[in-house]
Amino acid sequence: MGLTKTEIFTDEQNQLSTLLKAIAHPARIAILQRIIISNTCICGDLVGELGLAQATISQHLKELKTAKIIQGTIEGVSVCYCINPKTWKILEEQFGGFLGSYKGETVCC
Amino acid sequence: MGLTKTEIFTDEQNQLSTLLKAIAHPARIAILQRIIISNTCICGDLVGELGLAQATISQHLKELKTAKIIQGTIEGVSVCYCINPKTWKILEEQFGGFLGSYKGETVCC
DNA sequence: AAAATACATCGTAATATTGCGATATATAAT
DNA sequence: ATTATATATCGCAATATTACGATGTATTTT
Repeated sequence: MGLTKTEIFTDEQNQLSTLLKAIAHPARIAILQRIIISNTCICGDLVGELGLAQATISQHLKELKTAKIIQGTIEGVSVCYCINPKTWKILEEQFGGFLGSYKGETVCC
Repeated sequence: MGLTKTEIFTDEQNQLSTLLKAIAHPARIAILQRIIISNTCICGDLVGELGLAQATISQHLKELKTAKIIQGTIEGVSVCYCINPKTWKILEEQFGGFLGSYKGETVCC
């Protein structure tokens, strides 16, 4: 196979895993950190700062955009990317709830 | 290629992406939720509850164990799995810091 | 209009992930 | 000792991800 059986899981489980999967790559974490620090970011900046080819960075940006974690608008010749606040909020709520549901009271193993 | 260039990223970026990647699958989220609710969990329970084969669930458990997100001890014939509190704490700190670094003040795009 | 700039997309190769049947291993019960 | 129970591991097929050179597209400058 090689195909996740999404139909047997809840919408919440699928949504959370999709968001986390989009973030779970060091390059995409670096990109998001850069956007957060600068508030904004342009593909060309990242090409200079990270050690990846332009095509690769564009592809990572696309994945983050597809997951609606970032959004981009054309700004002349370049494209301005920034965090999508709605999705970020969903992420904070969903994953915050998930992380917080473990209280760490009783360790057994 | 097909191989992540970990050497060009920071240890923090690599560690966080490894942890998130281990969690970023609906089956593994379901497994973790089950462990958190019950405090403990056994492979056989999951086979009955999730709609996946025993071999598949065992493999997911192994991935969570390799990432040190859960730990397991042999309990007679079965194996008792539970959350690894140390890693959970790291996750809360690292990802909490990451999520919290975006303040959402100035939206631009 | 032509050249330059900034991204996106295509195509491809290497590697990783997902899922499962079959089989191995290890403890418990008979 | 044999059988049953519970997991782990192997091997495989299907699909997904990662990375990048080459090329396409769209805007800006000349």
